[in-house]
Amino acid sequence: MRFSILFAPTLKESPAEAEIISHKLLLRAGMIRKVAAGIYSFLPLGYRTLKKIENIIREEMDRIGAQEMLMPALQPADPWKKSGRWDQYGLEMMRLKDRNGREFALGPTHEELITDLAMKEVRSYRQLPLTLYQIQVKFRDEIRPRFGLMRAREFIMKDAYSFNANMGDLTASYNDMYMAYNRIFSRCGLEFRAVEAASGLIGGKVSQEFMVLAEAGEDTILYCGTCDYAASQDVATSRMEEPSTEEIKKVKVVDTPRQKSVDEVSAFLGVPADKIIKTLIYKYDNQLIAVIMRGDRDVNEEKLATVLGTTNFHLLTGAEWQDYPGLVQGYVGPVGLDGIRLIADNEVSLIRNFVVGANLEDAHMINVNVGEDFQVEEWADLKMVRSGDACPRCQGTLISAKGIEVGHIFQLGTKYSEVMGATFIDEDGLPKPYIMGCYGIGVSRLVAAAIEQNYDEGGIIWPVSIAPYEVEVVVLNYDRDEQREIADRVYTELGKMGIEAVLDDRIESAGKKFADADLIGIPVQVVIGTRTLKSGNIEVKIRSSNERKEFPLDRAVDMIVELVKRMRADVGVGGNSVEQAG
RNA sequence: CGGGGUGUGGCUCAGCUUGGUUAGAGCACCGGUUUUGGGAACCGGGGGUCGGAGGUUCAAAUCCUCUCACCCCGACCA
Repeated sequence: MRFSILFAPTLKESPAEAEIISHKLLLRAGMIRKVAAGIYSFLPLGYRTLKKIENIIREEMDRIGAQEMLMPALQPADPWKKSGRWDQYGLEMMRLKDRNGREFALGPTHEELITDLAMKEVRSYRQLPLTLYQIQVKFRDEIRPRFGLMRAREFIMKDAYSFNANMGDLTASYNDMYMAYNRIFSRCGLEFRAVEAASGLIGGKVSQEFMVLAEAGEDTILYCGTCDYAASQDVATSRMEEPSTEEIKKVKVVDTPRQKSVDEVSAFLGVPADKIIKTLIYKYDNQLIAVIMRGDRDVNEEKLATVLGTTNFHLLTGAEWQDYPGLVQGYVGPVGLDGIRLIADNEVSLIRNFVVGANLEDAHMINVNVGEDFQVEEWADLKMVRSGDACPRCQGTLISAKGIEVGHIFQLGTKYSEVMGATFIDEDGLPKPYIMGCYGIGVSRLVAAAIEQNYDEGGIIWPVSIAPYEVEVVVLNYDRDEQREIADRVYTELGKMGIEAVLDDRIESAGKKFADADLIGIPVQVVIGTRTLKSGNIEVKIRSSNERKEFPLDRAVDMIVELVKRMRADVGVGGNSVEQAG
């Protein structure tokens, strides 16, 4: 491709709408343009990267025996009503009607359609296991689209679904996917971690997320510095500390005028925050629940949702306190808090002689103990685990990191097949629901994630496996015969050798060409200009390391080809890895 | 949806508080001359319903009302 005709409108300045680095650089490098909030067009360079990622995914899906297919983006309401998600999904599902008033949705995901298809076509255990996948546009009318491709409303997703006859086969399909995902993200040149995850609206019990580690990530993960434990903060647990061995003292009410928050009480009484127990009042289904937790901890509402069996709850708001005159805001405590369901975080059981609110204005209780001063019926792990907590699996310590969720795999079990009545005839002649798994990758999000991990002041630094082109030939004076002839020859020969090259043949200043080359981030820059040509050399710059070498003209093409091949091999793009797995 | 903010040429922004020439700058774009290894210099040029609608006024980018779009902070997720 010649730069002079390439549609890559680069920008010197970042559009004001872009906040994070990947969004800015995608816009500046002329790879995407916005059409509406959370909706983007991929320009030629961006589309090339997208297709590269798609192809890596295809190779690895095909390798584990998954079969590619394509389902429509526009889906009838019917299967969604069958699964019950037509009502559950809420406003995030973009709904519309056709001219006859029939209901449709732009698919936010495809479990319903695929299950419907399997139900109609797969009748016998002999046809299982079966794994199907597609790379399709998804539409989710996000509450708040943001950060460019990171959280778009329309986005490209690879979604795969496995149908199995039993749990053992599901585990096998799931493990194949797990391995394939590891290969995919490695081949994309990314630093990532697989973590235990919550399964949310999709459902199922076992699930793992693949997180690309990056500061701009919207998720927090915790991983052990010693063993391989890693979990999303939503579900992370930690090993409990040793219980206190203090003598139990006698409870006592003390004055704490105007001291409401944990910090205030801690300072006022001279008691560390981890010896204060806070009592949080939540409202759900028109009733109240009190959660008690160590004062220096936050409640993990994801965990609370699991315990309550609903996501429909919230901390009592300022106005709502008026409805419950028995509750003294800022001074609520578990002692004598009758008629309200009480749940205690497990950690509370470790502490003795702690401080709680006295349920009286301007007063707290000290030397309070579970069992002595109040009873706890319900215990649960409700705390938000944080960096520095003890690993639940070993003696190590947990570390927190920000991540971008680029993949999520689920063992669904029979969640969809059961409600939709999707069964096969098993060996014993009886109909049984399929045991299913589903496996997603945010393909367009991956484009952004790759940039979040690979950039510098100058622009993007593409891993060679997903770069729009592998080599950019920068000719400083294309209007001079010598340079033009050399550049054309190098460019053409690289193409013949199977190298994807772009030739910057524009009549522009050297500075602009260098700046654009760095911005767009092609891994290898070949610079042709008078300075090195004098000594019969051309210059090669490695974008990632900024390393510069001079190659003699007569051997330059071979040396560039060698260089690119080495770079490909470094991210596992050897091309010799396509043998079929069983 | 709640809270905060922004809409002025392709991009970044000034002007708005306190209404008053023909609405400005830098970058980008077009023509020319000179340049030519890190976003070149000079000369000339084109491009604006000031997001939209309504209102106040002798007069509105500027004040008021409504509306639309976009961005940021919270609840969702690949």
